[in-house]
Amino acid sequence: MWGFLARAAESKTPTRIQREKTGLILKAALEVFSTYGFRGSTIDQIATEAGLSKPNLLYYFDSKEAIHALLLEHLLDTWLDPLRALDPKGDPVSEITGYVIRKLELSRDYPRESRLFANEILQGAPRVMGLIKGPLKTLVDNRAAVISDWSKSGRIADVDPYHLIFSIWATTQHYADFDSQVSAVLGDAAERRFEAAADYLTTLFTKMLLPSAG
Amino acid sequence: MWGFLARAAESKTPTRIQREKTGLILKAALEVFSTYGFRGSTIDQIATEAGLSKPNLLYYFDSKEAIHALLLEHLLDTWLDPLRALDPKGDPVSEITGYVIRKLELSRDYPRESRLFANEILQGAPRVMGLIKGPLKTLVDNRAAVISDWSKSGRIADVDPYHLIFSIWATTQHYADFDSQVSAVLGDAAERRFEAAADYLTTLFTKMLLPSAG
Amino acid sequence: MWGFLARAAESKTPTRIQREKTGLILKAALEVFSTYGFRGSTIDQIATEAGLSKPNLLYYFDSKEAIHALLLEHLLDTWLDPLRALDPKGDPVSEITGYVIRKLELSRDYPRESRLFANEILQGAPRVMGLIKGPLKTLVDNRAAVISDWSKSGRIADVDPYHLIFSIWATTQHYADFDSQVSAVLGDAAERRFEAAADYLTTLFTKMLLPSAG
Amino acid sequence: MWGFLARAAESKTPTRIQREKTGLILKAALEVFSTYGFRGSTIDQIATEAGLSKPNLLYYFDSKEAIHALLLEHLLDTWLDPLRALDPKGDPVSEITGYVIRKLELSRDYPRESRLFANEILQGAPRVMGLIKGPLKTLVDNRAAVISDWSKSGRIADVDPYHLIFSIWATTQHYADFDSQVSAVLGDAAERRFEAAADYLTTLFTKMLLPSAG
DNA sequence: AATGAATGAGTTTTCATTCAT
DNA sequence: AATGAATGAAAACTCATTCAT
Repeated sequence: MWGFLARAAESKTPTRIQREKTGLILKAALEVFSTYGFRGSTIDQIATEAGLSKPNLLYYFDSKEAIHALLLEHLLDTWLDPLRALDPKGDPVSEITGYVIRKLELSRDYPRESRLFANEILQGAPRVMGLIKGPLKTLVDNRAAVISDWSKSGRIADVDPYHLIFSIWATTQHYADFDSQVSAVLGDAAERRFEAAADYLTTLFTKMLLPSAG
Repeated sequence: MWGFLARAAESKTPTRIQREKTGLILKAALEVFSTYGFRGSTIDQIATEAGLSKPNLLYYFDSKEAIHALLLEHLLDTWLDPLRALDPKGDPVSEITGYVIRKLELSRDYPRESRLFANEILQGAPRVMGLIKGPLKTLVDNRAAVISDWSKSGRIADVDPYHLIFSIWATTQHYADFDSQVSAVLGDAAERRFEAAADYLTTLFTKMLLPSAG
Repeated sequence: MWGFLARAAESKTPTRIQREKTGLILKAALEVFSTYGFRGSTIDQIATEAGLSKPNLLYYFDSKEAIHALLLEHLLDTWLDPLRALDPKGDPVSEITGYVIRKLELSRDYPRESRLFANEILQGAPRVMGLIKGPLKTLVDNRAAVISDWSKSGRIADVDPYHLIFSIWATTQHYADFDSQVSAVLGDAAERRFEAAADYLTTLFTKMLLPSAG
Repeated sequence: MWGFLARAAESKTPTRIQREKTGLILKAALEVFSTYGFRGSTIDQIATEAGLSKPNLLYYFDSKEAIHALLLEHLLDTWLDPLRALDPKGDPVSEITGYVIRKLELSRDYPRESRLFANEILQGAPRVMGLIKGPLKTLVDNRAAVISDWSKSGRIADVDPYHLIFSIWATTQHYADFDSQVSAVLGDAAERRFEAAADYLTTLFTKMLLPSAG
């Protein structure tokens, strides 16, 4: 678990200080990378944000790349958890709207993670294409099959499961990734943007999925 | 209109060669900036892409920043055109699904512009916040009012017009901004992603907007 | 011919300034590398020695490695010229003693080149092993065959041609590579070290090669 | 004798553990310094090679420089032993060819020591010039006088004793210092390089020294 | 209008050494 | 005696921008 540490490789168990400093650095790096992108961020910024000297930061991580890579790796897991939680045995519509709500909560609670990921994908995913074509695609394929079954059995409307998933990702992550625009456009109403989005998106996807009467 | 030119102060009207080179540079800069972000791009890359020498490029533009600023400025106009085209006198549902389709076409035909803009918003819109709080917000407020009227008159379902617009932006731009992910997940089906998205999104927003029977 | 230049790759003919500066840099680099070794030398030292700023030096060469590589490449040619000049049709003893003298002259006139090469070989030839196993070995094999023929025909004494060549290299290059020691040991006599060495080595190799009477 | 120890000032006699660790460090340092040169070697490399932590290594030695200095000091003694052993009362030719063989054995058995020394001399002997101008020169002067006497008495041919010594050093140390080149050129024959060199060099110096008949 | 040349201010590391325990 | 932690000083580049022609 600590194999990513420059120094920790040598010692089996990380010390308390290692855990603390590593955490500090990752927190600072997330802040900086998610705001300025990989190339736009400097180790100096991250070190300052973390309250460390530059060489001290590099004592814990081998390189700027290594910090970024670790962040992305951790991130993808968290990011996919809600989709994993989609229960094939649950009620289709509530499973999916529940998924929407959980993704929206991630956007509200972890906007920096969302932006870090968005930044990466935007640039063609040079550092995470492997994860996308591997674990991410596998999971999506699997859940798309579940949704497809629901469609075929008539429990939800006929829908392209992949594009359904894309639209859920797009609409929920929008509130994290494009928050500066959303908040600017909403003005005073920005305060309640997540509640309003929850209502709106629940309706949107419920209407989309309700099997047509008849 | 040529105020952005470094040398333009000296001559009222740009020569043909000025127009050509400026166009070349902007085209190259769009390519580069949209792929690597502002900080991740170098003037050298842009100059090479444009087939110019670095100093020659800087003969036409004062700075890297200036090229970027001009690109964004031009961009926003194009970006908002479809929304402007939303006709208060048209049929509400087809006006809105028409808007969706036009936005999706922009994502298909101008993905680099979309990514450039997304990059900027992601980073907190440091260079375009003025435009967002100004012209963009004004236009959105105006169209939201139109949609709101449609809702109140019962011609479309009751819907939060701002979040409706956000969801249209999010879902359509997703196919440009997150294309690397979309295409990787879809695999072979990626080829028809825009046609499939058009179908899916038309259904999605049509269902959302159809006034409930009764 | 100018392909090694960072900038020159773009232009067919090097300008006068390029030729001058490139020459200056190579001269300075030879001085510095031959004294401190590759790792012990800094670009700053070379730039200062050449009277340039560090970035200016890097305008002409892509990297420290590139300068070093070019020096070694040029060097090996010069270094092997005397061996190439060994004439199979000449008088065996005078051909070889002539070779000794020419090598000794190289040590006298180009001691820095000799030391640069020695430094490289000493560290296991990490950057020139290819040249050694290729062109250098080919040439040596070829001349060893010539010497071998001379031995077999009885025109010189029976001798292992490879070790003969090694001993010529060793004894002549010693006056360049180990000059600090040679001069320190000789004291006042150091002034005439090359003349004395020429006499001594001529005798040494003449005695070695004279076919035994019989 | 333990004055070089950082901590030795505190204790008169080194403990067993001090002796062991010091030995380990010197062994490791020889390996590393002889391969990469002084500036090209890092304390980390040496510490790793010695199986110690960096600060622990610096507990035993004050600095990188101190380790290097001690190595060179020890080295010179070993290096000059064979020359010291040259017996004025022995048979001149066998004394000298014996010296050649012993030096060649040192090259075979202690190539790293040879390269460490060569590295130092190549760079102008900045750290051992004192030793060279002192003990080394004294010894060489002394043995040169012996050889000179042998020449004058007609027991060996007339020869410049200094250049004779230089040529012995050069030819024998060549097999350690330039081994990468020697082995590459010899190819398969490299395996027997030391035996072949012993034969060749014995002949070379015997022919050189045999008093001319008459 | 164009370009070869030059540079100051970064930016990512590296490394000998010190500190605290 | 040993080591995890920390750092100042360097070192190899990079890059937007300027200068001279």
